[in-house]
Amino acid sequence: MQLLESGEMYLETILILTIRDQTVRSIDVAKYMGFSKPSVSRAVGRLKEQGYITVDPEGAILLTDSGMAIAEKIYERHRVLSALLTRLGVDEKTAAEDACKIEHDISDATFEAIKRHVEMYA
Amino acid sequence: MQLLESGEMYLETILILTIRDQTVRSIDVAKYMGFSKPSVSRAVGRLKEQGYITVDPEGAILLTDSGMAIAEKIYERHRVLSALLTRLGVDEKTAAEDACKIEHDISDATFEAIKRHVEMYA
DNA sequence: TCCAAAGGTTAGTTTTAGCTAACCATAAGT
DNA sequence: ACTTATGGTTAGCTAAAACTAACCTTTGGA
Repeated sequence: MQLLESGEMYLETILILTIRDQTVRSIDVAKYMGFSKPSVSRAVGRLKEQGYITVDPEGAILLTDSGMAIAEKIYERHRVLSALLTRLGVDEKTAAEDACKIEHDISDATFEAIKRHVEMYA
Repeated sequence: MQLLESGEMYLETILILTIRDQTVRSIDVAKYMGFSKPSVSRAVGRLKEQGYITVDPEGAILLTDSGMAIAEKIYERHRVLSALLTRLGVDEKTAAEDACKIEHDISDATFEAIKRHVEMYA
């Protein structure tokens, strides 16, 4: 039962909203991602079952250690890829959009190689 | 009715096999991609309907102009991305696999930026 | 007190894209 | 001539992940 792209996106979003607003509920995720409440409700249920998040009685979503590890990994990829593309001359919006897709697709080996390259020219 | 990632993969594969073997049938695509005959049969039917390929009476698949345009675009992306990753130190197999996913995801703007960058250090 | 809004869930639908099982047609071998 | 292999198709299944419609619960305002 491994995590797919959509699950990674939810975890990343939960991290981003936690940083921004301290607290995150399903409805906040739905608004941020532009998805319907039921879609997020299902996804949150799935992530909870899989042990990536917990939801307290007030509906606040918290990342577990394993969830946080994934969220941070994806979010780092997002930042590095986004920065790289921007530096190559891609406009910020497009860079963010493309980073958002690439971040889920690449292997660890490829990301580490890209990161090394980026840091070399930083 | 626009083309999705899977359609792009089929067109790219058809191009690769055309280059390699001169002629391509559904069964060849199935073997190359590791998909079942019915899966490829459906995909071929869809691509035919959409005008990206034609199939002659002997079952040979031919790319139309629009199909060739997409196939070549994706194949170029594959080559450029693959070469880039390899140059950054990623092993060939991983580079090819990751290129295969990235190639469908990125915008034209991003690809052009990457290509410029690659050529600068070529 | 009662009604409405907010947040969440349940149920059922859709699309994409794979699969197996089963079938058809043609060609080839013995 | 019969059987088998090859290539292709049809039908029906599955899984992921979105959707809408409809519902429940809690809370807050008039």
